[in-house]
This record gives sequence, C-alpha cells and structure tokens, in this order.
Amino acid sequence: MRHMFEPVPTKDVDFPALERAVLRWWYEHGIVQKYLTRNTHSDKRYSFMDGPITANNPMGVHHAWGRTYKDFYQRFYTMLGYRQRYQNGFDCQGLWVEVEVERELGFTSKRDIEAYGIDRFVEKCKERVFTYSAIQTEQSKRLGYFMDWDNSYYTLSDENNYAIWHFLKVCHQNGWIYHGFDVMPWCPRCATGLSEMEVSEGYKEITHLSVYVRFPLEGQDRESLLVWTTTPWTLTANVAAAVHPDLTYVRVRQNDEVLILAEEAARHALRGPYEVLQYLKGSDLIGLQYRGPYDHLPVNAQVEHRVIPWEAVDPSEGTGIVHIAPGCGREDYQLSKEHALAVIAPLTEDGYYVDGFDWLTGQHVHTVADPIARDLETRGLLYRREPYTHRYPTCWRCGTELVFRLVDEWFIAVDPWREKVMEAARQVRWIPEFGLERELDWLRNMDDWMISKKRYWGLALPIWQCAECGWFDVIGSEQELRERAIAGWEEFEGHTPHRPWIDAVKIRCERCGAVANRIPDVGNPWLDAGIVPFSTLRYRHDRDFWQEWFPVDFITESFPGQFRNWFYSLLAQSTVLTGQAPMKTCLGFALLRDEKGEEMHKSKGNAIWFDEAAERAGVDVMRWLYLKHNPAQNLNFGWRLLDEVRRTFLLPLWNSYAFFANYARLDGFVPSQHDVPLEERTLLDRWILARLQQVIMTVRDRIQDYDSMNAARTLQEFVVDDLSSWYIRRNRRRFWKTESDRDKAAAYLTLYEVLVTLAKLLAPFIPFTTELMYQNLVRRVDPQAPESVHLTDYPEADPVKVDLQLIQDMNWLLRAVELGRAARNKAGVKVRQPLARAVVAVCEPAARRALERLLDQFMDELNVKAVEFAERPEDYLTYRVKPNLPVLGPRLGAKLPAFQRVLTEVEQNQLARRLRAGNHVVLVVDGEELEFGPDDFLVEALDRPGFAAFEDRDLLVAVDLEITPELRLEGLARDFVRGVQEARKNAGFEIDDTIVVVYRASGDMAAAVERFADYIAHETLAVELRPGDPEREDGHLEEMKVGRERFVVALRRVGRLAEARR
RNA sequence: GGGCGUUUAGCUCAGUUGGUUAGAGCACACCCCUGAUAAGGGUGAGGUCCCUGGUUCGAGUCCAGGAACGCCCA
Repeated sequence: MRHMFEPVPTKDVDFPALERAVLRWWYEHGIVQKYLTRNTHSDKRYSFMDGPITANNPMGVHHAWGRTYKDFYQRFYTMLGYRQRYQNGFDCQGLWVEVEVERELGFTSKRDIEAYGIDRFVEKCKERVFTYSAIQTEQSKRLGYFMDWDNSYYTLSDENNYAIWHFLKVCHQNGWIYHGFDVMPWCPRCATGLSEMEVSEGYKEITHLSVYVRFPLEGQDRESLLVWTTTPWTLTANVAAAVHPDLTYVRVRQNDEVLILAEEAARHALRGPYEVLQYLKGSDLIGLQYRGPYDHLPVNAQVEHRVIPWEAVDPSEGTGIVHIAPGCGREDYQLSKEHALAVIAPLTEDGYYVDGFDWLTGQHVHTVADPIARDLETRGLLYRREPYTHRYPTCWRCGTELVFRLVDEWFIAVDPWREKVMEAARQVRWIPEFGLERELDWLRNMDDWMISKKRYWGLALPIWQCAECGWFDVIGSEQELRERAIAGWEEFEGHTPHRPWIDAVKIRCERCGAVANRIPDVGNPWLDAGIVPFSTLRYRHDRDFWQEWFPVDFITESFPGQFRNWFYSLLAQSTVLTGQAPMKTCLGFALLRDEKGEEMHKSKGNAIWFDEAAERAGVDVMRWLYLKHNPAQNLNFGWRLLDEVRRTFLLPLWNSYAFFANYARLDGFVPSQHDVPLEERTLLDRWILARLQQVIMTVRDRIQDYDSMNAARTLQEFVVDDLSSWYIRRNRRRFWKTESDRDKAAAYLTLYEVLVTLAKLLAPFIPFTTELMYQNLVRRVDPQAPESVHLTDYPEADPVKVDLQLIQDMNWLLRAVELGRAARNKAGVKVRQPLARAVVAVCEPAARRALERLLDQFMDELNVKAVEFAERPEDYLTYRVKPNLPVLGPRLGAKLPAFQRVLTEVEQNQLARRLRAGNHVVLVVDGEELEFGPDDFLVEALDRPGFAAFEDRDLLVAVDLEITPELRLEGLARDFVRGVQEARKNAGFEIDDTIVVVYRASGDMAAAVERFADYIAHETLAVELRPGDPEREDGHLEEMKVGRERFVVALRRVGRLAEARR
C-alpha cells in the first residue's frame, strides 16, 4: 500500500474545498517559504515590480485578474530558476482613504476633521490601511499568490515618503517646482477639490435657471452683445466675451435696441420679430469693449472687458457669444492665460461670496441664481430667462452640485523633461503595442504636474515657504530637515513624516530671515506609487542593490487610467532621476465587466466579490479564465463563464488524472518498477508524447513572450482534444484489461509521463489542482522528489520524442475518422452497430500511408471489420447538377432547353466539384459562351446504393451499410453490454466489482446474448450471466429498451476484481 | 477638435509572416458515444469578415478614405 496512488473522486468534485486543503498544507509545510528561497543562489535574476494595490477595501475580482498575471509570470521564472524579490506593495495615502474614514466617522466636511483632530484622523487612516492590507494579503494567499508577504512595501513608509522628497528636491534644484493657480471642480459642502475621476462618477440631470444677458458695447447707444449662461453666479466674475473668429454674426434691431449674436443662434435665442442690420465675421468683433454686468462691484473696479476669439464657441446652444469668467471655469482660466485677462475668484472654500461683492458678499453660491436674474432685470440687462436641463457634475460623496473654483496649487513644470520621458517610454515594450501610442499621446499633451492637494492624509510635501516674502525651498531628506530645523524638531521626532507632526518643524527663510512653515498641502498619491522602483530597491542607501534590480523586467496593471497615473508617474520620476524607464516590459489589461458587459457596481447589485467567487467557483477556475483571456479585451466575468471553464477544462483534466490514478491504484502499478523504451510503445503512445513535446515548446515560448492567452489555449486544446478525447478514449482497454503485460505498462508509463509533465506545465496557471496531481502522482511514489510541484523545474522538450511524421499521420486519421462518423450519422447507423467495411478514397499517397499505418485505430473507432482503399471517389459519392430554374428561367428564356441539353452532356462530378468550390463555369449554349455561378445550379450528392459516404476536399470515407444477421447480433450484444454498464453505474457499484447478471430477453436479443455471452461477461465483469426471472432475484433491477428489443437485468455484486488480481 | 482602440455567426470572442472551402465556445435542432468524464463527439442551421477604393496571382489580414461604438485628452 505504501507506494500506491490515492483514489481520486470524480463525482461532485468540490474544487474550492480541495483548494482550501492545499492552501493549508502549503503554509503548514513551509512550501511558500521554500519556493521563495529556492533560487536564492541563482546567478539569473528576474525583476518584477508590483504596482501597489490600494489598501482601502477588500479585493475585487478585477484585482484578482491582475494579481493572477503577477503570480503567473513570477512562478514561471521561479520554475526556470531565476532569483526574485517577490515583494508585494500596498498603496496607502490619499483622499480615497480619507473618504472612507470620514464615512466611518460620519463626517461631512473638512471642518469635522479639524474638529476631530488631524492627528487622530491620520491615525484612523493608517489603521484602515493596515486593516485592509491584512485582508487583501489573506485574499491574495487564497488566490494562490506566492509572495514574501512579510516583506510587503507600504507607500506610507518613511522610506517611500523620503524618497519622494529626494525626487522633489532634484526637481527643485532644476528650478521646476512652482506655486501657481488653477481652476478645479470643487464641492462647497466638503470644501475640497475633486479629481477628474471623482467628478466623472457624479453626473446628474439637473435643471438650472439660464439667463440671456446684454453686455452693452462701450461707446454705443443701446447696442449690446447677447450672451447666455446656465450659471448666473459666474456673471459677477465676468471679464470677457468669446466669439468664434470664423463664424458669421449678425447685428439685429429689435424694438429700440441693437443686439449682436451668432447668425445661427438668432432663431432660437431671440424672442419676437427682429430685423437683421448687418452680417459680420466673429473676427470683426474681437477687441470690442463692453460694460460688464457687475462693473459696479468693488472687485471689478479695474477690470477691462473685451471680446476675445475662441475656436470652441458653439452657436447651436446659447447665442454664439460665451461669457468668460476665468475664476469660475476651467477653459475660462486657460483663456485668461492666453489673453492676459483678469482673474476674479468670487468664492470661499464653502461657497460663499467673498468681500468686495456688495450685496452678494456672504451669500451662498447655490442661492443666488434668482436674485441675480432679478437684479439684472432691474438694471435692464436681462434679455430673458429660461429653465435649462443638462447633465451637471455633483459631489459623489454628498450629492452637492459642484462649482469651479480658483485654487492655488503647487506644480512641477514638465516641458524641460517632456521629450526625455517620451524617449524613455519608447524604450519600454508595451503590451498591447498600442500602449506606447497612448502613453506618448498623454505625455505630449500633459500639463504641468499638479502635485498638491488641500487635504490631510498623504505625503507631506517637503516645501517650506516664508509667509513674509514668499521664498520657498524643498527639503530633500530627513537629515536635511533636521539640520535646517529651527523649531519644532522635538515635537516631530519619533513620528512618521505626516501631518500634523511634520507641520511643527520650521526652517529659516533664506531671503528675509523670517520663519518659514511647511505648506499645509499633501501630495498627489501617484508620486507615492511612481517612486517605488527607487524606494523599494534601496536607491538612497544601497546603490549596488538598486543597480542589480533596476530597471525591472516586468510590470502589469489594468491600462485604462494608468497611462496618466502609474505608468506616467513611474516614467516621469525615473526619467528625472536616471534618464531612463524603470521597466522593460509593461503588460496592460482591460476592464472587468459583468456578464452582460456592464460595469460592476455595488449599488447596481451586479458586483461579484473575490471571496464569493473563490468559494463558489474556486480560484483555479478563475485563474484559468484570466490567463486564457485576451488582455487587451474587456472581460465579461460571471458565474456562467466560470462554470464553463470548470466544465470544459478543469474537469477533463481532472478526469484524465483520476482515470490514471484510480486504475493504476487498482493494478498496483508503480511507475519506477517498469521501463518500456519508446520504440516498444504503441503509435498512440508515441504520438501523445510527441504532441506533448510540441506543447512544451509552444507554451514556454508563449509565456516568455508574455502571451498567457495562447499558452493557455495550447494547453487546453492538448488536454481536452488530444489527451482526454482521443488518447485516453482510444486506449481505455489497455488500462482495464486483466493481464498485466508490457503493453499495459507502456500505456501506464505514457499516461503517467503526460500527466506529471502537465502538472508542472500547468503549475503557474492553476497551482492548486496541479499540486493535488503532483502530490498523488509523484510524491506518493517517490519521496525523494521535490516536496511540491512549485519547487520543481519547468518541463523542457525532449527532441528524441518529437515525431512530426507521426503527428501528421495522426491528423489524417483524425480527419478520416470524422468523415466516417459523419457518414454513419448520415445513414443513421450508430457506431455501436458493427459494419462489414469502410472504404477510403484518398488522392495523396502520404495520406494512404498514414491511414494504413494507423488502420487498427481507424477500424476500431468506426467499428468496421475491414477497410478498403478506393481510387475513385465518384464510385461512392456521385453528384447530379440541376439547373436552378427560378434563377435561370428569367435569364435564359428560350435558351433554357438548349442549356438543359448541354448540362446533360458535361461531366457532372467535375462540374459539381467546381461549383461547390465556389467557382464559375463557362458553358457553350447555342454557340454562345455563357458564364454561370454556383447560384445558378442545384447540386445533389448521391450515395452509391448500399453505402453512405462523406467527403472533405481530398478525402472520402464510405461505409458499407449492409447489416448481416451476424452483425446485427453483435450490435445487439454491444447494446446489452451498454445496458448492463448503465445499470452498474445506476446501482452505484465500484468499477472493479464483479457481478452476477440474471436477464430476461427474447427474439434476436436473446440470441445475441447467448451467442456473445463470453464477450458480455468479460466486458461487464460478470462471473455469471444467466437467463432467468430478474424480478425474483436480489439485487439491482433494470429494464432496457434498444430499438424494438426489450430486456430486463438483475445485477448482484459478488466480489472485487482487484482482490482477485492481487 | 485631437489621440488610441474596437467592428468576424443571434451572443462572447480566436484568426500567426497575405495562401485551400473563415473558426471556437455559448444558445438552437437532430443524432451519437460513454464504467475516467453530471463530461464529450458528429451533423445541421446561422457570415456583406463595418463600408468604399487601392496594392496583389490571391486580402478577414496590407494601404488610403469613410462610418458606428468605446476610452483618453482638449
């Protein structure tokens, strides 16, 4: 028993339960640790850099996709003997964490946080990060992800933060860091700006009061530009009016005034009759000065208002003249820089008007639309008002309508190094290839990098600024800060470099000598992630180590978004510090959607959580799904798809493995006790081994090219088609025959080799299932073997076993078999019914040789007693070509009879073949050459009487349909066997139970059972087969019907074959 | 407005350097096989390979122009 294989269950296999057991075993036996250290002394190294996962929530199935790639490629290189770091990373800092903590604490604004205490709040953020990084670690382990989990990096670490300080210092030394302004979407309730991503989540249909307003021209009497806006509050900050320079505008007289607007807009903007006085081009209006609607406010005292050009003006809505308020709109602000316009910022953080706005000062931005409209009306500036419904951004947290607000922020100028970083991007191999174009497009067009955010939890930007004179400096390290600190160091010492502790430290203004404070802003979180190739590779402290691992060989992340986030920050920071890209290959993958292709959302109820998927479907199924998928394509994830993977791949693999293990166990087969040289094995044995070598070569090649999709497809095809559906099915009898001869050993050895090799080949894909296979197949019988499949070497192809000729020959056989089955199918003769002969017509000598070589397989598979080769396919399948009268009638008219005569004279088979190939033919009808196509004819295929044939290009297979009484009895005997086998199964007998069969049959069936009794007994493991009265017997009773024949059997278990054998 | 991608069977997708008659899975119909397989196989039906033009002996594949959809940027 010691060296026997374990039995393998095949009924209702609970893969998730098996996986949990394997997982436990791995960690109990230190397998992961051994995996991590098995190449410690290798001179080959493979450098993978993990993009940090946001440690803010449990893992989703979309994370599992990326983490499967990460694990997969690292496992492959481990099995190839490469030394690696296996370091995972967590992204810790940023608003996303703050938002969740705010939610936990029930906060709604920054004021709540400040009241609570920034220090306590920041600690809460850290806590949350550690909570979820621990959860994600456990989930990743469940995924089978082998990493050095105790060595994970956290972007909140001191080292990561100080490494960014170093980067910013270098930027500052180059003079790239500056303080500037920008206009951004702002939630007045939360008192914070929102990123683009946040904004895009919160669009709603909202109806606003829109107004048409007169901007009276300077020096003209009762003549105005007509402008339209959906945000009346911004009129208080108006400084310009924009027109499209190429568009046609009109001056129109209406009542006692003149209005100017786009010609195209006049019809929908104006109310009542009007008279066009003049047409002009937009460019004619540029430079005109006008009186703004709120010139009388103190803030507008010095502001000049004029008309400027803007190509984006669209006359299909509004008036074709756009009101410009640079302090209240993003494009407006951009235009203010181009045209040197004044910038008026009317709002406080909370959305109230600041001083200088007269009666509006102290009013809230969301309450002033109507008062402003009334005010304009009173002063004769309102042309008309109109409710307007549009999609408008709201805060995704609290639903408040956003406004655009001018804020002061810190930037890194990018123009000085834009070209260099583009060059670095070109050094990277992008998968898919279009990744390069995307990245270059972003790099070409990106604005200066805004690195500040007015929040609490994040990188403390190391910028100290003098409140007196505006001087600022960037601190590059903790040492530098300590040296330059003039106050607050004691307060800070012992804390992480975060707010609020870091804020206590002051330095001396080098320009005016005053005390300089750290600016209160925190950093952009992509700085945190982009510095990782430095911070985690000891760049600041151990350059040799860094040199060894940098640049990294491989990174992989979901690409939508990352071109302007991680990929960007990686390239940018590395280019600034080293002038080169930090990675050699970047594999991007698309988005994970639900089964219908829609985005998964908690609120929609279509989200699938990782834990749920792992427990319901199992992670090997998930991993196979991910690895088999085309990464460039969105993945429509769902239960049906997971089940399909289980059914179409994992089960056939498992059942192949179970077949071997269970029979080898019964036979007491021990691989090491047998040796059958290749040349003594059957053709099928040699064929499956030859195919296996091909598979090894292809799979290695595909993985090395980061093409898991085609590696997986190759393997699946091999497992399902070659191994399960062909090799094992064709060879079953060799395994369950009772004699233990050399042929049986050859079969076992062959299947064993294939399965063990497959376990290793598949180990990086499906680590759990392959471990189960390996433990049973290898470790049970060879305690000297590596302890785990994940400690073995990746298989290498053995050139001796490659046999291309045999593979080619087998392909001929497979094709011929298919045709034979199709022919039987056509005639409605099932395969279980033996037939006297098949006829094969082949043109190619190579094909005939191939089939002759594999003739026994052909005969057995098609259940025929003999095979003949024929020269002329038309002897077995002839064609008749008939005119397609509804088509030809109208065309040929009176020539039709002549045409029909011609048709009977041409060689029908040749004509048919040409037409079936889609070719046109020329026929001479009444002395005229006419061309005809396949649609002009009806082609009928006729079998030779007594035969059924099927052909495909250069190969035809026909079967002789004559069923002699002898053949019929044999067929019935096989039906009887099939019935008894079915009954055995239904009775729940073991495969090696021997039985007594009592049956009742009549007519031909009775004759068949009698005639083939030995055969039946042998096939069904019946020690006794006796006619009688099944109803009165003990045991399992079953009634069967085959065609018109009925029979009843009773089955009783009497012993076990295995006992008899041993 | 610019960039990138996608478009192949009802649905989801493969399709190598241009090369027989364009494939798979799901779904549908009929049939078959099965003591490893609650699996699987065969056949059928289902195609304007988005459109137009070009290169070529030959284009789903290469080139040009266009359309629809998606993502990014403005």
